[in-house]
Amino acid sequence: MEPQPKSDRQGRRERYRPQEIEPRWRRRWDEDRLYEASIDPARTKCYCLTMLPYPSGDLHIGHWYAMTPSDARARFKRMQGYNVMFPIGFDAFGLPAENAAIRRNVHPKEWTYRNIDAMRRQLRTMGAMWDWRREAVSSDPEYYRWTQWFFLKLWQHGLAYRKEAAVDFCPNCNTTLAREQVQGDDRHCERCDTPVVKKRLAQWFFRITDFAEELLDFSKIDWPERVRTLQTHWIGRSEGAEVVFRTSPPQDRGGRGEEGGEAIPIFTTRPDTLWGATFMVLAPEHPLVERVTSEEQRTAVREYVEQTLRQSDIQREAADQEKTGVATGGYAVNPVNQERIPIWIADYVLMTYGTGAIMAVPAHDQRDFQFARRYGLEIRPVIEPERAGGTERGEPGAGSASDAHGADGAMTAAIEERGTMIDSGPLTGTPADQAVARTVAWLEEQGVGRGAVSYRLHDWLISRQRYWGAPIPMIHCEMCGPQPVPEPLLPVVLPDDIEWRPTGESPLKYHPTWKHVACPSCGGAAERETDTMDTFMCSSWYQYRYLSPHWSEGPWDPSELEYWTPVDTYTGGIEHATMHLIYTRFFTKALHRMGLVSFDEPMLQLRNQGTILGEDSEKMSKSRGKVVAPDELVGQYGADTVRAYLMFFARWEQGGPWSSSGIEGVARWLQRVWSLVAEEAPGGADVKSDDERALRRRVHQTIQRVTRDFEGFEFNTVISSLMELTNALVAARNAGLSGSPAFAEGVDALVRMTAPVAPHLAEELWALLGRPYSIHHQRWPEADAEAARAEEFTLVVQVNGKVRDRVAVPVDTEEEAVRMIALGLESVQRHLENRTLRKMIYVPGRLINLVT
RNA sequence: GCGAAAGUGGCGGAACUGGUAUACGCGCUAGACUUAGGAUCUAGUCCCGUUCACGGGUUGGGGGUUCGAGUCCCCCCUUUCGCACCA
Repeated sequence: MEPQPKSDRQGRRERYRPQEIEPRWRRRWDEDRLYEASIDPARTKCYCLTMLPYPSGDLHIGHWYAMTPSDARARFKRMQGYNVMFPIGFDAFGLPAENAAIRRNVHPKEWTYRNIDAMRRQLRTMGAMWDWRREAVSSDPEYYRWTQWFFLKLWQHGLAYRKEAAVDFCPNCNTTLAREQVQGDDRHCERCDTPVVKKRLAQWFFRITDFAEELLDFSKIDWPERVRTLQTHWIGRSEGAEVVFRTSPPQDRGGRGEEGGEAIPIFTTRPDTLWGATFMVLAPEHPLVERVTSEEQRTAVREYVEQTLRQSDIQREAADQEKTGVATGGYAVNPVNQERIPIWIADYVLMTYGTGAIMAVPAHDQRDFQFARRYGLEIRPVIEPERAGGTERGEPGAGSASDAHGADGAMTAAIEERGTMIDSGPLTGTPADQAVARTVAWLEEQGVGRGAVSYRLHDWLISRQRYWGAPIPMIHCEMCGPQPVPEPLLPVVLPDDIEWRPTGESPLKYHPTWKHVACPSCGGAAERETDTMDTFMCSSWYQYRYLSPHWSEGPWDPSELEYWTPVDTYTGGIEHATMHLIYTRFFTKALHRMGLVSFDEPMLQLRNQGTILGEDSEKMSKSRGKVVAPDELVGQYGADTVRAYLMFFARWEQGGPWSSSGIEGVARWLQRVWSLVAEEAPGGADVKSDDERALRRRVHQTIQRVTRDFEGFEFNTVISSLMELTNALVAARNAGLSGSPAFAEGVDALVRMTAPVAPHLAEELWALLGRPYSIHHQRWPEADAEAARAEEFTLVVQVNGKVRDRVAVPVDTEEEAVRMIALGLESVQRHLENRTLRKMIYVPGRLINLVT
């Protein structure tokens, strides 16, 4: 006997077969170039952009989650009449290609381009409205030619420079990393989790710190609060003062007549505590350490420096680490009171922040306090905090100031709050609110310091000792120094014949011929820079290259740039908040400063999707085999169902756990939409005009809600509203309304509003309805406010705030009449017995609350 | 430690500006159509008491403002994420 076919399933497929519909329409759209977008001055443009993918070779559900709702919104915008640009491309340079090369002996180029082909095929199954003519691939020479060109522009404008610095180096990836790419307590590589090491290397940097203030200004862009906060913290602006301390010769050899030794500038946010500085601390790597160290301390200092350098290689517990340090034996003079104070070194002072040196005020800084306690250094209070409760008689009051003192009156913690300056020479008595400003003014008068701002943000280190990236277009000449590759010689093309050696240096360095060139300036023998650029450089400007990816006279066709930029809506993950999203802002601001673009923010609106978790609410990980494979889902349910479910299952900006049973509900919904349109309706009954008006109201209310929610990226409620409308239309059909104009209008609106969500299904239904191709050229339905207006509302009747009844009331009922209705209700009477009515609160159109 | 966000049925989640809490969907229960159903359709489904009528309770916990609080304010708890000695 033949195995019995699942007739039900087959029966269903005969009605709605996405597997048949979807490829057919996609082919047609491609043939008709339905999604190509062109400049049209008569229409308002809308540049919708999704973060470009890295061609890892396999499209995962996260890509679908990022891209298909973004596509739906771009489609919605297009139906609203905007001229929508929705491009796609690949961020194709990067380490995984090289790792694959090393592991599997495939050339990075081959691996990358094969992956791109595979991903293009997968991407097409989404049914998104990408204009593939605009596709850009960052590893194409026609692309990176301009990445290199921008490097030269930045260099010409002094925004790119080379310097030797202690940089973070990943010993596994064999390359330096930007600060943002080093993560966690153990300072590991974001890519491979290997703890990084410090290396001193001459590297290229971009002067992003020049733009710190501009980057802190978000007033021109609509970006999520979270991203703005992350970037603000990352930039880390602190106001304070820079004060110059000077080294002092040892006391016993004093009086050499020299005016104050070497300058040690420090940065402080608390200049008002300067008189409380009882010692100084330098970072162990500080350049002056050798010179201030006394003979007696030299050995101890060297040992400590070596130990900290080693320590940064090993795991370094940051939080409650005991503070350690060593006295250098040297002294400095505090410029505010000429006091001689000892200079220490300690690893709690970072070379990478401020000036790498601090004045230590143990009475008013907890870290300095701990250090002073440990090494028996003087603690001298110079701030008198305002006491809460105002007990002046020494009783232990409630203020936190007294919490800083133990039972014996000795300090147990630093007093970090503001207060009146005491024991501070000429500034003694200055009240808290003027302390900082007056001290800064005084420092400037005396010529020993000035007001200053410090940032946590560092210049962007872009050198990578890797092969698969855009070569830095510079030439090193012994005679002339670093010289730019002349523009006509761009791009500096990557050689294909490369040998793989896991050394710490770029494979380009070992190429027999590539690096040897003539100096463009003197013509003598010179060498190319063999480092390549951080791939974040490539992705900092891709939104402009998309507009004219094959333009060869410049990075973009000026007319395309003029029309489409800046990006109106950008979507992608929040994980790039302090990387890509800050780099691309910097890049655009630099372009603006260099006069290359007229705007200074790349993306006007940003929205982040959340992450999609496994069914167990854990992060999906390949290693645990808990990934959701989109290709399988598409095979089973069709792309439209997957799209709709991704929009429905959680708030998009929040994300959440995947549910394999949840998708069934969405599949059923599309099935019902299908049968609503495609199946024969039962014969018409007597249509009551009330029912028809009610249906119409429902339709127009739905249009209002769906429009509003699409606008606000609230995709889950877009779908639930469409489901409700579908249910209402099914009920109307079953009630015999299918012949009515209201029903036809409802079906029309439903199909249109479903088009951005389920583009293939909507196209098929549109054709079944006998309407002219294509649904995706139709206008979004307009809500008729009059039709949407309710005729009645449900009056909620409360007694003392508790709901006691609900009555349908015509909307135009006068307040007085509403009161009478409410008071006449038996359910209300029951609760008003033996009480006097004190107040009636009427919220028109909503409720009445009777208060006794 | 600092900063940000979030805690709503068995589950995913709704609730526009302080005004019907739990929309929509999953799951579950009952019924219909069926040889059968993990298909489809119909009805029900926050909790407690009650045959019903009806009554009481409920948005992490506690307090407050208000005629009225998931929503605003204060304190606490939990979770997630980011930063982590930033002077």
